[in-house]
Amino acid sequence: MTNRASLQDIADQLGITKMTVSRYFRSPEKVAPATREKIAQAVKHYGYIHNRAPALMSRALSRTIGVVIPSLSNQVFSALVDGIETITNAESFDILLAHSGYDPKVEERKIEMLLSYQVDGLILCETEHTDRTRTMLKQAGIPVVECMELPEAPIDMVVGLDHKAAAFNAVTRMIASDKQHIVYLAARLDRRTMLRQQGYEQAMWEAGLTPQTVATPFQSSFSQGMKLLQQALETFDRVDGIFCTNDDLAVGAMQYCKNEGIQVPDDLAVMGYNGLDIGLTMQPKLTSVVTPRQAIGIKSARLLIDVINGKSPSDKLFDLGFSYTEGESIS
Amino acid sequence: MTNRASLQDIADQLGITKMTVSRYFRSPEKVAPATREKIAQAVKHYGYIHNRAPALMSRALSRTIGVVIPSLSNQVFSALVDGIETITNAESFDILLAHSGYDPKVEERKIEMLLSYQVDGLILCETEHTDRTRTMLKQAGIPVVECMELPEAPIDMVVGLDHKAAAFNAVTRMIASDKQHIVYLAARLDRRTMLRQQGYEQAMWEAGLTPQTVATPFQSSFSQGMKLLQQALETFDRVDGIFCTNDDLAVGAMQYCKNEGIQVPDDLAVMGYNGLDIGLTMQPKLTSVVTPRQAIGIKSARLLIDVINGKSPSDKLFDLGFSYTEGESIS
DNA sequence: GACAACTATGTTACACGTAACATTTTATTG
DNA sequence: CAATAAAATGTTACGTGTAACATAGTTGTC
Repeated sequence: MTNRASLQDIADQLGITKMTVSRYFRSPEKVAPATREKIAQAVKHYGYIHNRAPALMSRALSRTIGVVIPSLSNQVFSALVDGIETITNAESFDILLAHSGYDPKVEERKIEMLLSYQVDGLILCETEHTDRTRTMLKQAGIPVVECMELPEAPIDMVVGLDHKAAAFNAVTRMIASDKQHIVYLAARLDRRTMLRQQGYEQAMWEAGLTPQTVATPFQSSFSQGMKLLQQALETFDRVDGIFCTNDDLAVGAMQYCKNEGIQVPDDLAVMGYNGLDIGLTMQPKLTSVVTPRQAIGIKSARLLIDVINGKSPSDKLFDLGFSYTEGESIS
Repeated sequence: MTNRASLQDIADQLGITKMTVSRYFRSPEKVAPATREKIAQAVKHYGYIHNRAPALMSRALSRTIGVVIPSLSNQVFSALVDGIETITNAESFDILLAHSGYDPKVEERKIEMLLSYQVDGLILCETEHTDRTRTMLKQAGIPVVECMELPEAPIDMVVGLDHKAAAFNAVTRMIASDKQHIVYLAARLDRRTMLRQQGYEQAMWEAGLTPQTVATPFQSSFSQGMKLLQQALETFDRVDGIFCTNDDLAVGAMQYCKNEGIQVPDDLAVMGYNGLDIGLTMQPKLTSVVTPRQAIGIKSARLLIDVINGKSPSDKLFDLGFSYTEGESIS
């Protein structure tokens, strides 16, 4: 922390005021070309780095939005952030990123940190929040987008898809291909996992079938997928299909089939969720529900920035639907 | 936004000064219990959220460090960040996270953003930087840790491992198990990929063997692993081993072996890199070089915070070595 | 050449938590 | 209970970019 150059230092050097230097950065067209040139040189010479602390102190916009994702190792959220940055880059907003590890308590801490940096808006990927989080967000008075899911008690705006409907659709499709004893494989029992379970159960009941679930509270992983399938086969009779709460589990389960000589989809149909790359490397290719995560990111950021800029949104809830990978793991 | 409550608002309400309220947050033990209680209530009532902008303006520490990771969907970096947060949580530092997509230009922009927030230190995961990045960091005068790798031209401090040595060791091990025609599979041709190639080549030459590489500039993925192995088998004769620049490629390649009836490790030995969970779900289990990423995160944060707190480090370079998964994909 | 319209730059005030120092209040002790 | 130490609270000043308004300088037009 040696004393970094300030606008004043540059201004002094050139015998002008810091206001002109400030303008050079914020609206260069308002500075005379000759002055501009001089300032450019001085800026380079001093290695001036913009300091946004004073701007944060005024009530002005920080032109920064906070993004809280649950995990730093999940393609779903990296695609989401890519989508967000498409928009923020174009609108010259910055994003501050934080991750919650799927824990509402951690989310609360991270949101508090982001608010302390005076972000102009927030994008959250979870819909389960602590009471304090809800209070803070209300007090903060900034626009919030909850994304990925359609929460029952939205804080503000929502961009996502109906996971229950997607699961219902997927399982109905499996049943239509003549599978009867479909088991739901679940890990990390978060809200989205539960919603998919509800969709699964509804599809089973409506077809006159009995839902059967194996679940683990642990983080989902390939090895969990193997274990859960093994457990399903030991626990239930005549299992002929599995609906997996995500592709990690599905791929692990398909590995298990390979190792045990179980034919997919004839002996066992496998349906994944999210449509990650790895599913397409399997033989047969994994059929999986595709969530439009990049589109969700784009829409979320667009919406948020529009509201920050004072527009009123046409709607507060956007359901972006789902599709399927071209897989072969259900018949 | 709307006027959020300030310390002054709370102080006015209670007929005390904002200084006391400030102390309540920063060192509550210096505030009388009765006052503490009153402040706690007022804080809750107003929903006060700390505003760090003024503190950033003074020369005080921001107690925040910036972390730039290349990717948001790679377990290597999520483990690294976990390690970092072990320390930052204990020391009540915050982290601001940014991701560069492996692009030095993007890294430059993100570092500039982090510096504009007056971070007290930076942890970077890449060692290739633009000239402007190097200049900025020099001017900024804050401690910097480059991690994961041991760069030739370190900016400041380094915590990592020698990827060339690790690759050399891994390939030597494969050769010792009687493999002769080992091919290097590479994707996303970044520095670490190159370093591993050098280690691979050195091991091959020293054993009197000829290095053979197939590479793609695309992002590594399971499907790339399949493609690259296929390409290797078409291009080179008598291939009996592959050394993969990461586990994604290795797992894709092992899938390919399964699909094609190639026996691992007898027909083909497979060595991965990073030691991710998925490797252990394979049959046989993938043998892989384990990088101590969590330990690197811990050491990096520890070192950085010590320097921020004015200690001088015992050393500027820490090599944390490597190990292997207990795999069966090399004999 | 006088006035309008515009361009370029300057002036002033502000945002708000906190370090450093000063003062008041309470506790302790011989 | 006075004297001193310790605890609790108060006072003052500070940092730095920018909005809003003010002024000086320039160009254009009839």
